[in-house]
Amino acid sequence: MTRSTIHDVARVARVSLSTVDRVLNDRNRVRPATRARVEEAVRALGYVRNAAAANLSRQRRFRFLFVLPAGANSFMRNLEREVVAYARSLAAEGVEAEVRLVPPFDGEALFRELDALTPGAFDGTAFVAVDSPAVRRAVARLQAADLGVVTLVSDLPADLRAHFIGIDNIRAGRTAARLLGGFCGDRAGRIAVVAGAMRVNDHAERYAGFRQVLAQDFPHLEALPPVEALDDAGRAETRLAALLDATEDVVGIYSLGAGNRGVVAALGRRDPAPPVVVHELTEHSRRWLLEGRIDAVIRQDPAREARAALRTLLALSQGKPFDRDENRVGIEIFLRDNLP
Amino acid sequence: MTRSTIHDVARVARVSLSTVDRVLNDRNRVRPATRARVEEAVRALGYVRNAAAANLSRQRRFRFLFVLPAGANSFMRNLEREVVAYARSLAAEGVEAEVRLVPPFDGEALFRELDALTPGAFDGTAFVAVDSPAVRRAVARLQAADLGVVTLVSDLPADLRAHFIGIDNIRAGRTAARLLGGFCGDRAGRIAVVAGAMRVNDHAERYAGFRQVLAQDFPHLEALPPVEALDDAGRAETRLAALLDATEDVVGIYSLGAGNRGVVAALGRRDPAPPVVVHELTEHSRRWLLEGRIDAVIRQDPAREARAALRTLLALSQGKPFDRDENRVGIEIFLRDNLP
DNA sequence: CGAAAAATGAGGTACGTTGGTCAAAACGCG
DNA sequence: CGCGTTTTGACCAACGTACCTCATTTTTCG
Repeated sequence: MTRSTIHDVARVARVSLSTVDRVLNDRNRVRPATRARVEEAVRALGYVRNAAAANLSRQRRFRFLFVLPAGANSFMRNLEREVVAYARSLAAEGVEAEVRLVPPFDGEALFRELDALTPGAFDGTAFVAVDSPAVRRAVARLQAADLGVVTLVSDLPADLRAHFIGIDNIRAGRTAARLLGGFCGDRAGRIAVVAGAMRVNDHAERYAGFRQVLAQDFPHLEALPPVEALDDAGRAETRLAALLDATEDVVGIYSLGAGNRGVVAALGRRDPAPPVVVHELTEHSRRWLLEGRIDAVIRQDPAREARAALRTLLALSQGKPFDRDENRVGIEIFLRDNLP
Repeated sequence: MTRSTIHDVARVARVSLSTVDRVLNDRNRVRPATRARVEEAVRALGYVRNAAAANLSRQRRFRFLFVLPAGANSFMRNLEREVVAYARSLAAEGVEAEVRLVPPFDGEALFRELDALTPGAFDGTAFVAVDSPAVRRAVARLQAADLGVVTLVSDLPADLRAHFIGIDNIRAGRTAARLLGGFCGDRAGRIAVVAGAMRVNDHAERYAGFRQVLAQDFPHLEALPPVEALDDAGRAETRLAALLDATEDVVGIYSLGAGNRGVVAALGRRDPAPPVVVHELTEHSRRWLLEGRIDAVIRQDPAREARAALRTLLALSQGKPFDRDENRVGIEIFLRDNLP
């Protein structure tokens, strides 16, 4: 039961190979009647184009540029690794990805990379968005030049119509609240929140979602204003410790950005330990989970994000049909028992 | 910067195409000195074989048989759909998968399918294991005949060395206990457990893991012996209702198999509603989650499992190098806020 | 009806690899 | 050195599709 080819289609439709080719690739004029015959044959045979052969023949290559934040952020380093790995596995389909690192949270640096992008060199780009007018202009220019543009992890305003690959951070915050609310049971009190910087969109959104659920479903719990740690563990520790000392009724902790090391340090051996929910799975958070120092980790899977971004860019570059669902990135919850 | 080909390798190594081919595909004798020259050229050029062209040429096809339980179990139906879908997307690499359905929990039926398998017709098989001596014999025979054998979702004893694609069901049960234990807070009492059939390994393992965590970390909770529903919602409802009527102190429900519809029906509008954790995400469980009738869903992603199974079979059939991590299936937790 | 225009067919080359055949060259050994 | 044996090179036909040219048929319309 070998797969049918354009030769089979031609035979069944009683036309020549050339005509099948013209229909399939929408070349020059073909009479509607003939076109219908070919399409009918395609349907009858269940013909699907052999993508490998097609790419081989047309010798098409897809070059994509990924611009990611440099630095020690382990989520980003994982993401980088996954991009490289998945690009390699798509090599047979003509995909090549180049990764460039820029200083984190630096709109100017990101803009320079995007601005230097010429349509000749790349077919599309994916980057962790920092929102700034210059970046928006660069994106508009790239889209006008018909390059695929994908924002990764952190988004830009939707009207730019770049595709976004990442989680819904409002729902991530809601999920954290649901977990923490459940774990707190009937205990009433307040929740300490540690953030990176509220001026980053994803952190602000997580906090908003977190408060939504507390207000609606756990009215006996209240979120304190976030401690801003700026991804700095020392700062997180000092400020959180101060907050805990100053506040009697803290019944839970939500850490929605980086700097978890400081959070755990600040908790030290306070007793009783309140339930703790943090973001991102690292070797540290994994160990703390196993040791029972934290109770749950929420994360987005960098492997899925890398794959989704590459598949999206590929879909944008060639035809288009591309599966929104397949490219959705989930909000994952880890307890100590379901660690990967 | 177009990719290098065997032609380039031949030129750089100053040998003919044939010799490059002989080295690359380990054909007949090549003098060590020549082989070294070719390998050096490969390294220098960073040559990697164009897999698309190779498969195109060698016209190798891989036929795999999937044996899945028939019936309304929606996890299995999703799995079936994903297998078909992913097989289609691997069609360019020569993969074809056939799915056959057998009565669920029926070792005899499974055995008959496996036993009828001849090495000529298929290159490998994946199936949801029902453990029985006959099935074990059939698996041994298939492996002796050098067919790839993969157990899916439910495993056989490991010494048979079939690859297993699915979640660690002990840990899935532990995860359920951790969640339910957390949600029960300080309330003491017993947990009602609803299973499909304890003679399928996965259900027995989930129950075991569930009890481990309760015993260790939630000593005020006790798991009742499982109600066996055999994937039948009506039966689940009747039995669970009877159990709830007969037992005063049920503070939580764990449904570890199919038949969730019955579980929810049995709970009806009992008040207060105990926390409920179930397995598998379906349109029903999704709705119940949103309505607050159940509190958490644990699932294994059928799409991932389908992909992992096919990739594993493919790896077994051809060379081998295959990524254990990439093919791991996670234990996912869904609350109403992080539904996909 | 006949000419121009449109549609279709026939056939070729190419993509990178596989897997042959056969002849030529290099090698090993007595 | 000459023999047989190994190793190597040169060539070719696939695989399924793309894309090209040129000839031939069919359609359209004045």
